[in-house]
Amino acid sequence: MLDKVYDPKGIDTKWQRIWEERGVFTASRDSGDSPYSIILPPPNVTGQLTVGHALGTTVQDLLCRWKRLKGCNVLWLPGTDHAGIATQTVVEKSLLEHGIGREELGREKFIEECWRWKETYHDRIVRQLGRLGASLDWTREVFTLDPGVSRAVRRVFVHLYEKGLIYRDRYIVNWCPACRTAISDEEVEFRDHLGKLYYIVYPFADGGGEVVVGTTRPETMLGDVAVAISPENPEAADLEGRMLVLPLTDRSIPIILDDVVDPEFGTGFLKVTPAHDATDFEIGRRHGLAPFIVIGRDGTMNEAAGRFAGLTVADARAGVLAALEEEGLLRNVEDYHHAIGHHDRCDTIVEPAVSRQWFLRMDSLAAPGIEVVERGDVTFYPGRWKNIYLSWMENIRDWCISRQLWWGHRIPVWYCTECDETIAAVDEPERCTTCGSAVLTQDEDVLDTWFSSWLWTFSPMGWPEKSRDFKIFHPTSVLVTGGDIIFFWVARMIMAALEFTGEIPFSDVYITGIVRDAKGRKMSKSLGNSPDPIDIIDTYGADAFRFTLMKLSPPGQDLLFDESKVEMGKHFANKIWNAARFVMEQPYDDRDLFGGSPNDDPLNAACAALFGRAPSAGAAFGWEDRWIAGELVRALGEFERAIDAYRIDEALGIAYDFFWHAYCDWYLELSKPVLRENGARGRGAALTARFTLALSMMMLHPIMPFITEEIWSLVAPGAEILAASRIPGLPAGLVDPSLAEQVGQFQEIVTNIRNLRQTFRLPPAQGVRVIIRCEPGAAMQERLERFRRQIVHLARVDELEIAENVPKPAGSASAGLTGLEIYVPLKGIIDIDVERQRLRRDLEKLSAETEKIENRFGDGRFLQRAPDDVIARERSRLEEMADRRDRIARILEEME
RNA sequence: GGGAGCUUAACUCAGUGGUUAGAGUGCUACCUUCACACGGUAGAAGUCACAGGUUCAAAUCCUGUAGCUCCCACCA
Repeated sequence: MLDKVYDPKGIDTKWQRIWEERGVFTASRDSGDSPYSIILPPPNVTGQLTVGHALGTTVQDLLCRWKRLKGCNVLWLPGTDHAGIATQTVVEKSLLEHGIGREELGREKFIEECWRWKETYHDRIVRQLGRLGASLDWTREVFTLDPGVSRAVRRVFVHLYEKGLIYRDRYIVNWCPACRTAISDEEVEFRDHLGKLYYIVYPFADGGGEVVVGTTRPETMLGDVAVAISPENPEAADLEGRMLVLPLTDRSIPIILDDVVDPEFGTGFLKVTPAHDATDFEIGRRHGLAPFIVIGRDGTMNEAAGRFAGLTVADARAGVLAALEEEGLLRNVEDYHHAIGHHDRCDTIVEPAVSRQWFLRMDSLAAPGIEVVERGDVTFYPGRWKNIYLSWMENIRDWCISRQLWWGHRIPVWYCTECDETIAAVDEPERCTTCGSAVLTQDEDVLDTWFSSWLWTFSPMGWPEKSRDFKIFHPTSVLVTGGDIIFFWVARMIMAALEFTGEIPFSDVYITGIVRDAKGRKMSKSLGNSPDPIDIIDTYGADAFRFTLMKLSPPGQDLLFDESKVEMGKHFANKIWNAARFVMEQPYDDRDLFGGSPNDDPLNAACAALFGRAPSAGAAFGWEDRWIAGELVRALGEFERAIDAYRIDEALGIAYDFFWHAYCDWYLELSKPVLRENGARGRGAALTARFTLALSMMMLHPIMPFITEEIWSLVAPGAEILAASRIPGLPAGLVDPSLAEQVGQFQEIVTNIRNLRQTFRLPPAQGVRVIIRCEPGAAMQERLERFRRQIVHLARVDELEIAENVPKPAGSASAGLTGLEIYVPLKGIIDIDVERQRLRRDLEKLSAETEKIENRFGDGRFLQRAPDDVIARERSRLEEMADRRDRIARILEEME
């Protein structure tokens, strides 16, 4: 039996253990079921999971569990990422706290430390995923530095090298002075900054006058090699080639012409510093001007900076400005808004620097990646991400793939010390391929972390071997991730899969929203505003957390998360628990409910299909039973449609509304008196209550796996556990639209009577007499007779009179529905004037609405142009409202 | 500079041409009725940012304006 109070903690851990023991999430290598696969975006081993991870993970788990219920062979592949820069940084920091520097420790020992760190956080992440209920196939877990995937990385490198797409170049790259490594363009985060624009005088070398350049970085003038002007400058012909004295130095630099200069900007004179500015570097290349480096790798000025050597960039700037001022060469300073690049991992200002790095040529890889998305082979949800992806791919730039780190995949390139040959190889070569020398040294750098991640749909499946897993599960079904890594990862995975497997990596890309705090700030470690999902799960339960995350995050919409919102999920879980308790505590046992022989009744057949046992011959179903079963089947259909469209929030709304508002509010309330009778109808109701509960658990299981599994084990004892079950095929004919409509009318009658009771403040205990006058004709009367008992019960009516022509009692509260008039005689209790006013208000509302529609009809164009079904609907609506209006008017008349 | 998204009840958000615009929370009144007060019943609450336009019909489509958020860009 279920405990009186719902306590998720024990239930969660119990089922987590059972699932694991039973191995229900291990994908099959020899099943004929249609495959469904998702790769978990591998979390970084630097830390713990955030609420954002919980969101993405829950989406994936929900899809996987749903597909299992639908009979698919599901593979959800877990893995973790070594996260080069991030991990190296945290390990370095923690070593420094013990006074140990990376250099003194040495490369090998340092990497050992990183592995230790990885183990600790890996285990923590696995625990977190488990608590969340993630149905991952741990038998296939991978880490980005595992031997298999490492080998795949080297193969890919060598393949691209041999194809001529990977090259080494001395080029200007984004350099992080704090991490002491190059980073890619994507890792630079631009932020607006209020700085200054400094105007500096450069005198002509021949003494005749001067030019003025504008710059935001005066300290870089020490590395200037030219001043550029636009060829459109009217004086271009005269100025080109003239020499300028570079202030504070003993160098002279020429004036050159370059198209990149905007003649309208500043003075029209651009100082050219190829060593410290990307644009300037390109200008330098075009004009054969070598970079003059004045800032070192650590972000301080070097020897070439002369008297400023050793200063930080900031100090050098102050020094240069003071010196210029002294010499009268600082013409002007103005405020200036511009964007400054920061390293996204450590927030340090990025210093463009010239260094020797490995690059991957991207354009030929991008072309097929553009094609598959344009053709619709890969679809983004929501669709607007398609354009973001395409515009990036169409303007793609070469990828700087080398990092000056120790933690990562070492670049598989060796240099011959004898003949300088460069050898790229999957396995370490013993001898130089050219001169045969055995003295080879491997490149010191490692690869960008994303160079292993971009192979993630296939490298964990044993590629390049054509493994069973690869054959069955590649391409994967859907990728679920945040929009922030669409360039880092999604786009690159598409390119890699096409290049190396000839297949798309996934057909759908579901982009989740970003989780922010209640104030709209992005959750981040530095702000300390991201709660640990484990704490939330401890307080509210995993199911409540999952439900809330899914319900509150429509696709692509950011989620302002606040722990108190999880109350919603907790309330729902509690509701489910108590409803289940009610159903399971009814005094009927299996012998009462099962053991008959199967028959053609759809509800009977549905119960047999779900429970594997035919209902007892002594159980009889009522209209409530057929109605709720039909509602559930309808809800299931809508639920599935919503999931297939990745409208998870909508799917949850459907399940929630069904369970709470149809099943609990109406069905269980309707069943109570029937259940108490303990006869054939009672058995039918008990059976239906169980059937609907059990099938609801199937629908809710992907969202709330723990509580549904617990309830399932009681409502379907002996059956397969839910996580390993399939939704049975259900007989046609369970949905009866005519019955649904009649029940809708019934609900309206009950609500109206309740409304009358409340309006006149009748205490709940006080019974009332209700008279329903209905339009002539047997159908309506019969229908009301059929509902009589339930109306009496739910509206707390003592005596219900139903007839075509019952007299309206004096002093009564009334409501006019379509085809019906409801009277509650309240002589002496109600204030007739209050009642009259209430009815007049109703009447006014109706009249206003009727008028609106009549105007529509009055305008001939509506009849001409609107589609027939709309006209028909409006017409019947008009009739219905006219009917109601007449009825209320008549009631009012009778009051006089 | 280019682009995208958002603006709907007190709050957080659904709703993309066709009934009287919905939910959760909060609020009001009544109810501890033998599943649930993490509950029930009934209710109040919205010029759908603003201004034009298209249409028989606009929260929904178009144009513009304002505010907020984000992305991209060789803003010296």
